[in-house]
Amino acid sequence: MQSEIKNQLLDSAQALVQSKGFNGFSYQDLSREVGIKTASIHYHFPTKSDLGVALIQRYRTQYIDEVNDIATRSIPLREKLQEMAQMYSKSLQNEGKTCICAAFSGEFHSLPNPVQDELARLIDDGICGVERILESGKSSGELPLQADTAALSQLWYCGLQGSLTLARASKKSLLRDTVEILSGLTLEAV
Amino acid sequence: MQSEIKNQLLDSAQALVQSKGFNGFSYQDLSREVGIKTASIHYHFPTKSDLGVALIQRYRTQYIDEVNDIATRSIPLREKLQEMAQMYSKSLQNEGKTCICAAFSGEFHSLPNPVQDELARLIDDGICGVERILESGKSSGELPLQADTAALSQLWYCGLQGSLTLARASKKSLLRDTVEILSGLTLEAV
DNA sequence: CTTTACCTATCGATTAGTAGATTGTTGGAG
DNA sequence: CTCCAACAATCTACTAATCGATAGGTAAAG
Repeated sequence: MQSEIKNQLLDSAQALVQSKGFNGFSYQDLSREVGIKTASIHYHFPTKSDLGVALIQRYRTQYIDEVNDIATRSIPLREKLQEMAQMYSKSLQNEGKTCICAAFSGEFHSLPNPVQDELARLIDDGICGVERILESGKSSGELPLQADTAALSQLWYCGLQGSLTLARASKKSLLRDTVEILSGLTLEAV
Repeated sequence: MQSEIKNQLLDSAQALVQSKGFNGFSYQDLSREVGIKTASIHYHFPTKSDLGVALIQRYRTQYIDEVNDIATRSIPLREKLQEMAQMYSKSLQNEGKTCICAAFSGEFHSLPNPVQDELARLIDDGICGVERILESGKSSGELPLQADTAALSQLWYCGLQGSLTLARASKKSLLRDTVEILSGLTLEAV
């Protein structure tokens, strides 16, 4: 198990990335929030790149667990998709946080290479997660066997990430509307 | 008409935002690219906030013009949608640039307030632009009159922004696939 | 007596931004 | 036509703050 301080640092860093982006916060911000000096943060995460990588790794494993949990639950596919969407809408309502995936992606070419690589894995697993949910709809007969779940899951993931991120600046209910129309298209589609 | 240097500054700043985000570049970077000292840049844009606002304003008017041009052209709706998508895929292929809309949005809570406000307008106009294209498909009979173009245009815009941004980190052809499946769903939908 | 987890103190680089001098151009007034 | 004032656009030089990161010390735990 991770040390308590390390988890607190990751918690704070994650919240900061989700609201301000990776270049939008500093070790000083973390220092203030967690209550240890910036030099001590370097003990846990020698470079900011290390912090970024650890951040994405932890987020990814949490995401996989949550989505797998949703995919295997005994509820209609429509509800599974809504639950997944709720993972995002919760953090959006709570201080307007977007997904760290979209936050990192927007600054892609300013990221340290190890962070870029880790981000690629997060996106892949993100899409796979949605696909696993959609596939569960095939086994249950809610989705036709010939449905292109690979393409659909890409659309879902990109649509979720996009609407989640844009929703903070727009007055429109982008996330809710996107989920609604995607659900409709998915469940009635060919 | 704007001064030549001012346009060069905006050009460079735009490219930098699209690849590294608003917090990912400095006046020093602009100085190197344009060839005037950082102090001289402050003459044209007193603060970085001013630069950000000007950037979005210029981008927005250009976007509106381009999309209106596409919407009124005498080509099938499917081709209109592909042309719009090409606006994005071009800059993606050229040095992996995302839309400044998504770039700014990811860092939302670290942006100066005037930039946040201007960003909101960009997103609104972005969605309206897509809706205008879809509406032109109603007049031509390619889209049923009862099609919910408001919701569809939101989905299109969020999907485009999301896939465009995520595509830089992923090996998947997210943008192309997203456009393809969205075109299919739009043109065959209820 | 080594390791863990913190500290103080400091580093050089970079950040956005300012002050004030110096150019080039332009448009009158004599 | 010439001089001069005004202006726009750039420069040099600087500031205070902040950035990520390092060095070296300390106290406690095993």
